[in-house]
Amino acid sequence: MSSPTLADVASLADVSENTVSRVIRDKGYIAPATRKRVNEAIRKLGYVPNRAAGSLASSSSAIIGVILPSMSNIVFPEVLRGIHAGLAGTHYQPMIGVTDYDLKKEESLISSLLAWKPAAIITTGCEHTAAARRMLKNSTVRVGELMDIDHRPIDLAVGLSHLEAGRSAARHLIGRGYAKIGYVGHDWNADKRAHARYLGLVEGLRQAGLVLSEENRTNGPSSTLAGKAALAELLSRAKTIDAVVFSNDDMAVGGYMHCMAAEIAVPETLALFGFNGLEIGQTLPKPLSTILSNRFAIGKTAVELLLANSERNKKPQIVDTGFSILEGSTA
Amino acid sequence: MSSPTLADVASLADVSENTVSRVIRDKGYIAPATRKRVNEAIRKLGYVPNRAAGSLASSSSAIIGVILPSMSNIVFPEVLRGIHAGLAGTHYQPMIGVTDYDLKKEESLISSLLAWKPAAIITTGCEHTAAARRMLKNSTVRVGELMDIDHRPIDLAVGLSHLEAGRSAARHLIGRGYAKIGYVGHDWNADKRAHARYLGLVEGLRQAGLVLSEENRTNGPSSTLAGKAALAELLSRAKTIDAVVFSNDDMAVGGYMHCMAAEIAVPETLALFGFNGLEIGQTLPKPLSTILSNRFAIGKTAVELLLANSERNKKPQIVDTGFSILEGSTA
DNA sequence: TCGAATTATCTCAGCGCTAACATTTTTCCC
DNA sequence: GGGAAAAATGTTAGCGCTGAGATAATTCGA
Repeated sequence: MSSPTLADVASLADVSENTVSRVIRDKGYIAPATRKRVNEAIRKLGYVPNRAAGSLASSSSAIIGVILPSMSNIVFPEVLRGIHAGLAGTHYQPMIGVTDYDLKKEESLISSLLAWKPAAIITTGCEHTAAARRMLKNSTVRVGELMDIDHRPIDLAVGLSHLEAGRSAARHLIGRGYAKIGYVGHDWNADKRAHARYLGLVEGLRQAGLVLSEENRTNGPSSTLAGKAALAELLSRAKTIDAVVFSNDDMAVGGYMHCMAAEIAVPETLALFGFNGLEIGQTLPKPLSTILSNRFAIGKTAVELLLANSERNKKPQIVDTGFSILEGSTA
Repeated sequence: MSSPTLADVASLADVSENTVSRVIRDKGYIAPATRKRVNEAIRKLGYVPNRAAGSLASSSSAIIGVILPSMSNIVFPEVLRGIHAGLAGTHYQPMIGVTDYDLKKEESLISSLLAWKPAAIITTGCEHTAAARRMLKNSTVRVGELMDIDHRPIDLAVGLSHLEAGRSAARHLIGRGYAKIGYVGHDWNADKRAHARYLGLVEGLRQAGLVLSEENRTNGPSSTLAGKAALAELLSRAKTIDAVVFSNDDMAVGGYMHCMAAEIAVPETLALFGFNGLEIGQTLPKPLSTILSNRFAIGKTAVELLLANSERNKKPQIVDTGFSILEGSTA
């Protein structure tokens, strides 16, 4: 009843175990006739190699450890989609962990993923506990840190400069003649990159001699509902602003919904600006003005670079997948 | 340089390897003093157990194989989120594969996931290749088939009856006085459950002596953009319908966007009805009337039931997570 | 036609852990 | 205070595979 092993295949094909192993891994010299015989035996027995055994013997595995902060924010499933796309056609399997934005949880996930001797570990951002950083540094697996390139990575960083994205938002709005600019955001503890964009925005405004007119930050994670409520609240305090930058598109779409409900003309009375370039923002009656962060490309690029080389870069490598302003019609 | 092993811990703590192993797995009798000594040694060495070795020795692993048809449809990341929620606090790790709605790919994913001797395999729907079904049946791992309960599962099915959901949509619209009902959908090959809902809808209408007035199906996957275009096309052909059922919320939100752009009064001129109960539908100026499918609960429930028992059910078990009509304001 | 390459295959010792069972130590009750 | 049960730890034999190196078979040029 227990599944067939290499030995079963070997004896059926009348070769040594090692030969079967070599056929499977397509390694070394194999006579065509032997290969055929082995493959037939494999098929006949329905043999499936035991990865644990292989992994133990070779002290390496075809696992890619992936650590994401959240599954609730659509951005991360999209990164994951990119990772999958990069993995397609290879025999690597992603093993996923979710931290809920908790660095301690990240640390323990790193430890348990490392226990599988993965080929690479992909995680998010530059912030890790000291222990986590040490584990990653001491191991020899490749390490990708995604989303953010405003720091020196352990091995490879792929993403964009959120600071620069914030500055770009400022420049865009200033260029369009907006001067009384507000900000609606969500919790920065959970999302340092949103904070970086905020800092970039403020800096961009300052360079033009402006300051943020008003801001409103919610406690929870970003969501359309939160954005809707937060904009309403902001406007109740500051009726004279002419543009609002949101921490991301979820919040911005919520803001747009508020404007529709409250019959505020967008962008004539109030301009709206997001971040991410989510599909939903582009489906609004007036497509959202926002910054396209290429989540899919980030995931895909990271995987491709990590798999291209099994050794770590001697110098940490930083890859900027960039961003682009989606003009839209709301700002 | 190579990482410490059980043996290193054992000699440092001056106990046998087996004792260390028992401390780690919290199994059998351990004197408190010994446990403390071992844990200190583990900490001092930064020991991380090699899962591959453990898995090989015990011929089982703490891996949960998860096979999803797609990452692009928000529904599946949400199921995955539920799975993660169910896994939180356990030491199980999900290993993810994506089929792109290709049953052959599912088959090969099942095979490679099985190679890790996972504790369970979670996949979607009831459709599998003969070989895939055989592999799952022959293995002893627990198997969860998600989303759909209109079939006899291998071991456990968790989801809802899409047929019944379709019927409910029909009853809801009929109850509201709509009689000329159209349908806008996406590709059924990729999404059998959408087809089941369609069949339920048609059946529900027939029971009231009605038929579908008009329908329009796109080729690709569902999306807001596709829904927007498809409704426009449908209305260009059939101007007299008073309600449209969409294959899901993505499509329905797109339809709503079309109505806004074309200034069609919803629901006065045209009622809209979706499926899934996505957040975005509920954020529209008029919340979308739809059916709430509990994706998160499906994932979470499945994991909990699978982990509750390491043996398969003698009788396949079917768990109906149900659905509920979100009244909304669009139908 | 023979030796050196080249090609094809085999042998065997682990990889690091766990299961099963054996053994020793401690507890505890009559 | 002696013996059985309970508690604590040790011993041993793999799990199924791969890597390194040895060996055998084949090719090929001079």
